[in-house]
Amino acid sequence: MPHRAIQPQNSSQPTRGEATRLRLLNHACREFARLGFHSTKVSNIVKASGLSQPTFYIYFHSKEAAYEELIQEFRRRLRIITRDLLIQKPIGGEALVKSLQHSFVTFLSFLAEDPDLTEIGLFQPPGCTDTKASLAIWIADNIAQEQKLGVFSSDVDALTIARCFVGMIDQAARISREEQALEELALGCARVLCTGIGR
Amino acid sequence: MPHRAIQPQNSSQPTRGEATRLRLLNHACREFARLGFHSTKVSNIVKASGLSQPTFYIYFHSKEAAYEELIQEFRRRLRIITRDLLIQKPIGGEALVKSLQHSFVTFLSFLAEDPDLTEIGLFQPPGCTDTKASLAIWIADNIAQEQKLGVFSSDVDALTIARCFVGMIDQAARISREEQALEELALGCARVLCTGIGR
Amino acid sequence: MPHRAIQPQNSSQPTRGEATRLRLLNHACREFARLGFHSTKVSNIVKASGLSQPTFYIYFHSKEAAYEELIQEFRRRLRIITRDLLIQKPIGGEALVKSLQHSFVTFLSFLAEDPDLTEIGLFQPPGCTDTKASLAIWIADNIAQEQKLGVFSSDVDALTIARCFVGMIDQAARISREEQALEELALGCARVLCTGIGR
Amino acid sequence: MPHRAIQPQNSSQPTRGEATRLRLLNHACREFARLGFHSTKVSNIVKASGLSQPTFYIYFHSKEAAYEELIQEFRRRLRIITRDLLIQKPIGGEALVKSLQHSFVTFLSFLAEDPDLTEIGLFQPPGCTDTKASLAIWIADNIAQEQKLGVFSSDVDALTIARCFVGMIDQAARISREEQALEELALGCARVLCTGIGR
DNA sequence: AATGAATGAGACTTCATTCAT
DNA sequence: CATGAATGAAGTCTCATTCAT
Repeated sequence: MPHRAIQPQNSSQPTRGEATRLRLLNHACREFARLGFHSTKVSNIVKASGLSQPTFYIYFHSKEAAYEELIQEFRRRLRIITRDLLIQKPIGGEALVKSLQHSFVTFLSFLAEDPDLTEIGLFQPPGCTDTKASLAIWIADNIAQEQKLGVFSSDVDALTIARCFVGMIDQAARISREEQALEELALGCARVLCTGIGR
Repeated sequence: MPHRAIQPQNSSQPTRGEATRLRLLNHACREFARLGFHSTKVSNIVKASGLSQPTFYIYFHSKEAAYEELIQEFRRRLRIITRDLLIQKPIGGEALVKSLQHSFVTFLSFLAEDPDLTEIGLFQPPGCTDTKASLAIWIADNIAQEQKLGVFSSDVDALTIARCFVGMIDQAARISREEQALEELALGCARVLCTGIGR
Repeated sequence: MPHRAIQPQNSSQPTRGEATRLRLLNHACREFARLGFHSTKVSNIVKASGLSQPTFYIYFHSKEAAYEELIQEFRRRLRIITRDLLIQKPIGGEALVKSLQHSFVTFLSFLAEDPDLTEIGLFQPPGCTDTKASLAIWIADNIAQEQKLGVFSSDVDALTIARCFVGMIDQAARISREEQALEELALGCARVLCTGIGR
Repeated sequence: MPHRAIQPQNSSQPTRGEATRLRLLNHACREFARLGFHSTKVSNIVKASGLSQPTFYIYFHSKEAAYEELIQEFRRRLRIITRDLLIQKPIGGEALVKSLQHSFVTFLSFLAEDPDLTEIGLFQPPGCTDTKASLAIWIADNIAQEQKLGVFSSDVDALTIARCFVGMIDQAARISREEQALEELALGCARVLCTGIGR
């Protein structure tokens, strides 16, 4: 799975300045992910980028601004992923489990694709709390529609379910890279969420 | 819900030094929770404690040592809570939901009881990851026994279920203080976990 | 060779306070010698003495005062040693070499007897400069008398010779404990000083 | 006698940074010499240099690193001086005295030329001990060759003689600046070393 | 577009020294 | 005679940020 670096937004040829900016942003991403906001030094980012400190401030108002930009980029991507996962047809039984598994796989693959950005957007405080709160709301949107469609039970309100979902993804994302086949992990989560663990 | 401060371990009358140490530890807890490790300054802790900076270093080897002590205290308490939640009789249906609700309520009450310590032990990195990993293992222990007892389905392995559980608690803990009645929230989580959301 | 600790001055039974004072002084001596004035902490001295910090200040006005006292004690002893080495009879040839050797041996033995105090009084600045300057003057006194007596040549003035003597002792003292038999070393120095190295 | 400041090593035009570094080094030299390592504060060095504290740490890893650099510079110079003083022709009598006088004058002039650096390299512990030990070895090298050449008696081994030499220089260096004409002092030392003080 | 050089502000930590008992 | 407890004062070092080129 290739590390998906931050890419230029517009598809045309980037100017030299834009290229420099992206280089800084990508190295900042790696450093912030490794060390967290406070322990990451601007001096390290620019060293890794082969640039000087003043150059950093040409492209970013402050260290915090660069960090914030990375968070926003992560959320933007996450929003898109979530939008595409709405279940539009009434299904049930094992097909529903498969469908939920697909959702988990999609999320976990996305999060594993750019682990540094995920670290920053999903795990590092204080932003991670807001990210998850937003994600829960987006997912709750989907679930509410799916409840209306009869896909899901309405015994529990959509937002609570969404939060459970987010919690599962959060824990799963912490381990999916290393310990367990992603598909299998996603299946476990899907089963728990779909049918529960009571007998 | 009263803020449960860090208390002296041995029940005898604390000396003046022990009292000072606890005062520092409690204020450190508040500050660390509010601002995180890096943004918390020793100067603020001692100011809040009405003491001078050197006094802090009489009782703690370093700022980090004090922080670490708080983390360990949180984990110690969490371990005890978890141990007491093992379900020992085979139950099912709505009784099982109630029992799971009780577990969630117990955890969430505990976490809400000392929100500052919870913030440090459960939400602040990098320690939070280890705390949750440990908690998942402890809970998995319980679940494995409960599966043997026939309380829970064995379709999904105990550790995966435990992680889902931890994820739910994690998300729920973030909101239980403010937005929703704790009992109701716990019931939602219990229902999801016990019976799932599929129809 | 026993480590000659600082001893009570008056031979009567020392009071408890005097004993404590001496304990502090002896441990201070060891620490100052090992680490130098600045790197020696009062806290270490009292810890080694099994006492508390305020106790130190009962017996010494300050850290510096204790250090100064050790220097003075060293100089006092050195003064006595020097006084006793005056050559009172006209001798020459190999007998003179032997006599000078005896002087060197006496000094070096004295310095090796209490290496910690020697370190403080003879090697640690800034006091060491004054100690050596005083020693040179005392020795010059002897030499001047010995020159009058015809023991030594008067080609070079007594003070210059005394300084050469002090320089030799200084260097020899640095190594006499470890590398070379003291007697032999002293003989070499005596020969150089007495007959020179020219052919 | 001009104070020989630390100079740039390469003869090309120094950059601004190099100039700053040298300014710091020279002021550090003065301060270390006056007050010793511990009592010298970085704040004083930079104040004297007209710079800010962080600038010091741009050019030196630590206060200790700057001090160490000065010691090494002193030893480097001392090594060169010593190498040039080897006596290569067999001489004796008054000519030998003159030659030894020249050696003393050379050493003492060198040491007086940059008294601050000398203070650091030759008189301040703990480095001074190593410096003198090295110097003794270098000089012993010379003396051994000179003994082979028949310039000096072989009654005493070269290293012992060298240590006597070092001791004399050490004592002489302490006073040559102030109290006595350097030439005369050197002559006294040369006479003692060459012909001894016995009659 | 980029950087060599510099700094203001401030954090952690240490230690000689003193109170109050 | 001795100490548990506390602190004023200070020092080293760091780092985000900026100026001048």
